[in-house]
Amino acid sequence: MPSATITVFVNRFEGFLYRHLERRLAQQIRKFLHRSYGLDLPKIVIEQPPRVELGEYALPLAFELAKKLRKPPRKIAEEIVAGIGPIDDFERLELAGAGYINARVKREQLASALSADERPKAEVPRGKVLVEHSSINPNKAAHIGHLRNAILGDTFVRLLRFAGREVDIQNYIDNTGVQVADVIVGFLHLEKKSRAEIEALTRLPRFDYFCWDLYAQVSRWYEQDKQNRDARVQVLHALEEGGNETAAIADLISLAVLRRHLETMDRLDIEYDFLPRESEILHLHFWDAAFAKLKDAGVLSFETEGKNKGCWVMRRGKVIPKEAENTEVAEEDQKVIVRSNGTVGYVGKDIAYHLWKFGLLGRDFGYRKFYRYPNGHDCWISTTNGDPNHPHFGDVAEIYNVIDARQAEAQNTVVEALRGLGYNEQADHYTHFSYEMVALTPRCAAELGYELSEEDKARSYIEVSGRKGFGVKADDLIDTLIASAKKEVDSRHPQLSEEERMTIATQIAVGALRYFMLKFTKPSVIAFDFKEALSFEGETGPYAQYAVVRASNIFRKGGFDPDTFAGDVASYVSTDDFEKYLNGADGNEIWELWLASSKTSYVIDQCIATTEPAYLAKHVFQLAQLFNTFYHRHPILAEPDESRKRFLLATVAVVRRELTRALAVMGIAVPAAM
RNA sequence: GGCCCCGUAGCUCAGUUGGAUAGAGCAGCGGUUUCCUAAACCGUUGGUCGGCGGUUCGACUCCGCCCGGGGCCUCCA
Repeated sequence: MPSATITVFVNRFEGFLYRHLERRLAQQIRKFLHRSYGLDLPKIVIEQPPRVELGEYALPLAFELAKKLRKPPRKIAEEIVAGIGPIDDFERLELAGAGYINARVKREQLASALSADERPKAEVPRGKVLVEHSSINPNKAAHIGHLRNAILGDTFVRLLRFAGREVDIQNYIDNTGVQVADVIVGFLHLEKKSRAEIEALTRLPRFDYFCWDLYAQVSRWYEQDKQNRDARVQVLHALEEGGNETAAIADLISLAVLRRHLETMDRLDIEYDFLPRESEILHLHFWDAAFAKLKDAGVLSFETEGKNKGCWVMRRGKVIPKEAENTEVAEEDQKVIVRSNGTVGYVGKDIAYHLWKFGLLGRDFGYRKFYRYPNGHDCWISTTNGDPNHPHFGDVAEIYNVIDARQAEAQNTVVEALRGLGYNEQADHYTHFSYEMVALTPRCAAELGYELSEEDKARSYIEVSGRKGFGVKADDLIDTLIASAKKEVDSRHPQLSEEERMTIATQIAVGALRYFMLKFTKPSVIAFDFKEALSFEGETGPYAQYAVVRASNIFRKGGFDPDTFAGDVASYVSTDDFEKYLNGADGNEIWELWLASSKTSYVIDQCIATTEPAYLAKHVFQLAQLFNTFYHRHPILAEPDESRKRFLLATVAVVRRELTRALAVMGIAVPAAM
């Protein structure tokens, strides 16, 4: 096909789909207001009418203009409707209610564009995006709180990639901190294990579970006698120094636990590209480089008096203007970055890490391959002397840190440090992707066998605590979900092989879990409860998966391949057919399904702009719900009218495609049967 | 004490830039399977949107105060 023809074809359809029509409508309105009233509104509010019969877009514009133009809203709306003239791909504007202007699109146009899967080119911002998520301390098994983090992070990555962005996924490994030190203390002082014995233990299929219990034990041991904490201080010292027996043991343990975390997350189709470790931040002297910059820029100051005497501190809160030279900062407003013993705290290392992320540090990690996923993708880890032949990490344009809301202040400190260094551009592209924690309901805690105080029983939720060994381990939850799904699949599909049934059960389990973690908006604390998390009915992942499976079943039983059909709808359904079946009272109901299908990319844009994946979960559910209603009402294969049958099949094909696509962005696969 | 988050149906939650009659799932009650159809569908019960005041033509949404719940404010990470 000559390229000129392709260009014409693309231009013909460019501008379709929900968000593009919205933009076009706004432009026309803006032009009209300028032309007729000499008004230039900064924002044209466009919303969706409560019912599809009223149109596809609603403008409450006239209410806003009533005072400005000294006319009743209805009058203004009338003038706009009468005066605006034709708009491409819109049927007409209508006056409604007390002064709403509703816009109707040409349904058959939108439907044929959607069925042809026209996706207008979006302007993709330049530069790579870095998403940091998971970042679980490598000293114990991952729990449900980590699952929320990883699922949010992974879904956000998929959203960005859907929008055409290039994304690096990093998982920061704090392998030299207190938590790892504690578990080492457990192995050395409580278990009294040698390095060889520990090495043997790391080969346990769930070594992270062993550490989970040991970590809780160590915490209790510290409580028994404050002196026991000296062991931790010694271990921490050895880790910071490196190159000794304790550090070797720490490496053994943290890498083994890390490997387990990667396996756990891989069960949910969550992968990482690079694992930067704190040990390299220390040993490759990232901090020294960052420290020098921070001192030069005056971001850090050395305290010679008071409670922070001997520390390098940063001001907290608003940056004080340069003119205010003599401003003494209250001790409470100082953030200690370097302790009086010369060691650097967590935030300091984080500042160095973030300078590296933006390519501002002037140093780089060493890299080696650490983990190969079954699909062949390699995950790299930091090291001191690495493989020179490595991909380029860091040096990105934008970063998103998926970290829970409790660390908001530490995140702000890092951003302030960037600003203090004059990196405002980078600070503006630093997003703390903040979300609330996962807690347990008292009932759930009781089910798990924890003793609850009267006070705890009265709470609406209780915080998970790795230190106390209080929580639901990620693998346990996944196992339970798979077992539960497997039981159902076994009874529904006894004719399938064990392997097939297991695959389906796993997909359902993952769908249920990922959907569960995504359906809550980020600021909402999830009060975890097995009954809800294990549900496969109602607003759940399996509900949406089931809708797609039903759609596929229609094609299978009808002897069509759904993807082939979806790829060639135009030869089965004409624009005239779309016009015939999508209009009128009868058409409204099915049109609602088409309209919802057209909104997927629009919703994805909103998810990115607001860093809120929950909108996509909501969209998927609504689409599945509309489809189920449609499915129940229209026996498609039994439809006697051939052209109507083809139209109904086109409807199924498009919904199936959009739902599958949206689920994939949520990391949810569609089973072959359910 | 300072800062942040939450408070919407019995329970768990949506409600985006203020807009048309406040929605969904679960639970409850009553129905629907020789079908592409029950992990589903239909119907039904259930609300002083924590309270008071303010801004606005219009407030669940914005502002102020108060009440209740949670979190953060360590030379922890």
